Amino acid sequence: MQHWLLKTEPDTFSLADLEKRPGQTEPWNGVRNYQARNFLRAMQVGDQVLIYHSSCEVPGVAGVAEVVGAARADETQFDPKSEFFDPGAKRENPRWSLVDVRFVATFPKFVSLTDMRAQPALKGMRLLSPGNRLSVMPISPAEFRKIRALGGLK
DNA sequence: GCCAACGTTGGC
DNA sequence: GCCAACGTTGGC
Repeated sequence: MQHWLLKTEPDTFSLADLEKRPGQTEPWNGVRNYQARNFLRAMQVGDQVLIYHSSCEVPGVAGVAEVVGAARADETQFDPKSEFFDPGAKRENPRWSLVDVRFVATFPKFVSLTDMRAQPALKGMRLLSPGNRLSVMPISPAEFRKIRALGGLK
């Protein structure tokens, strides 16, 4: 089993929104970066995911979700009305993928970016490197456990 | 709103 | 294939 971190802007779609979805499940669409896409394609059902809130008052990790559907074509790439439409995407060979993600838990304590920066154990995290813009990234099991513990989950 | 970092685009 | 220009991300 692998661990990942997914970024989302909570004003657009938050962990609380995921919790309210039917089946508490959502297709994680709109990823339009090749490196992030390749990580999505490497995900497997059962993988654990940290949900990170970005571009908001207090950026940080809100809680945990899990992968319930492996990578498949992101239909929004073919939809001219979608903000994620990609005129270069071909049906025969879809350019962009998504995974289906299901809500697991909201942290009793929100783990802010500042909290994480204060942890020596998290020093090496890609999320914390300056100018990091990747919206999907792998997390080591130790980092995952550490952040979950900071969030107040066992 | 500013600005640094980074990915993408496009001219050559 | 290089690289400058440009657009976007995202913290502050």
